[in-house]
Amino acid sequence: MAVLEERGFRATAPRKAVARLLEQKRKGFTVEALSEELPSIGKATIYRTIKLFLKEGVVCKFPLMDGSPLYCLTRTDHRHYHTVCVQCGDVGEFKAARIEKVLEAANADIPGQVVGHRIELYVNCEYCPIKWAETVDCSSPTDSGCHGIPHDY
Amino acid sequence: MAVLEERGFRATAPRKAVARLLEQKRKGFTVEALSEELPSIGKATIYRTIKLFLKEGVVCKFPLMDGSPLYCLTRTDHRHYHTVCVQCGDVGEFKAARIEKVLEAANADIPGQVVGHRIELYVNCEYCPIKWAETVDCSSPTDSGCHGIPHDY
DNA sequence: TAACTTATTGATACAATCTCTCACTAAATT
DNA sequence: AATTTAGTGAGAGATTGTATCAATAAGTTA
Repeated sequence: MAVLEERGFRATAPRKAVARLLEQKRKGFTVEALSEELPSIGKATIYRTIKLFLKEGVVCKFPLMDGSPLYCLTRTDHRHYHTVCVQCGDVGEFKAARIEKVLEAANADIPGQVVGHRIELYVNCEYCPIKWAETVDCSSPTDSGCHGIPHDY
Repeated sequence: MAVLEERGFRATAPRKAVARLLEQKRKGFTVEALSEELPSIGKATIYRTIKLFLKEGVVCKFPLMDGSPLYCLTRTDHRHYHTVCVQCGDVGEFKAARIEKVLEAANADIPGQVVGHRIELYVNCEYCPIKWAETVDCSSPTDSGCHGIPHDY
C-alpha cells in the first residue's frame, strides 16, 4: 500500500481490503477467487486493483499449464521465476542466473532481438500426493513451452 | 491429415480445409483468425479441429506476452521451444538442450517434483522495425516468466 | 448397394474471464 | 467549503472458448 501512495495512487478502502487479503495468501489465486472472498467489493474494482498491483509489482501473474492466469503476491524484489504446484496451487519463487546466462547466449543465435521471455515450472509439490509422474525431460514435443503436460485443453 | 487417418480420425472436408490453410502459414495464428478465413465452416468446428490438431501434435499452442493464446504449425518432430515476434507474429523454433539441463539441475533443488515447464522467447524479429528496445536481461522483476515486458494488461 | 452404426458438423446457447461506460462518491487540493 | 480529480459499482459488452443436440457424412456390414 505504501508503495502505491508514494506513486500517487490513493489508498482507498477496496485497495486496502485486497492488500490485506493478499498478505495472507501463500498460494496462487485467481481474481475470481478474490472476488468471492470480498463480495462487498465490485468485481470491476477487484480486476482494476489487481491490474494496478501487477503494474506496480505488488503481485505476479503467470499462466497455469492450461493457460489460465494465476496471480501471487510478490515476495522478492529481484527478478525471479515461479514454481506452481499443479494440484494445490502453492507457488514458489526461484532464481535462475544460469538460465538467464543461457538465454543471453541464445540471444546471439536468434535472428532479431529478444525482448522478453517466459519461464514457468509446474511441479507436484512435496505435500501433495504424487499424481503426475512425468518430469522435466518427458515427452510431448508439440505444446511448446509446456512440456510434460497432457493435451487436455 | 495422414497422421489423423492413421489414428482413426476421419479426414473430413472441414479438417482438410483447415489443414490446407495451416500449411501456408509461417506465422502464428489465432483460432478466431482461422474462423474468419474459413467463414463457411462453423466456429465450433474450427475450435474442435484445432484442439484435435493440438492433441495430435499437428499444431503448437503457446501464450503471447499478454497471455493470449497463439497457435502455429508444428515443423519439428522433436521437442522445441518458440520465439514469437511481438510485432508481426512470426514464429521460430529453437532447441534448448542447455536450458533443459539447467532445469533438470534445478529439479534437484526444488522441493517436490517438476512435472512440466514452459519457456517462450519474445523477440523483435529481424524484419520488423525495432520498437522494443529492451533485451533479455532487462528489468521488471514481478511479472514472472515474462520479463522485459511492460505491464500493460 | 442398402442398411446400419458411429463420428462429425453447425447453430446456438451458455460459460468464464475480463473490459468499458457512466453516473456517483470519496479523496485530495485550493 | 468549494472544487477538482481519482476511484467505485453495476451492469452491458467483448473475447474466447465449451456444451448441447438434431442433422449429416463417413465408414462398415450384409
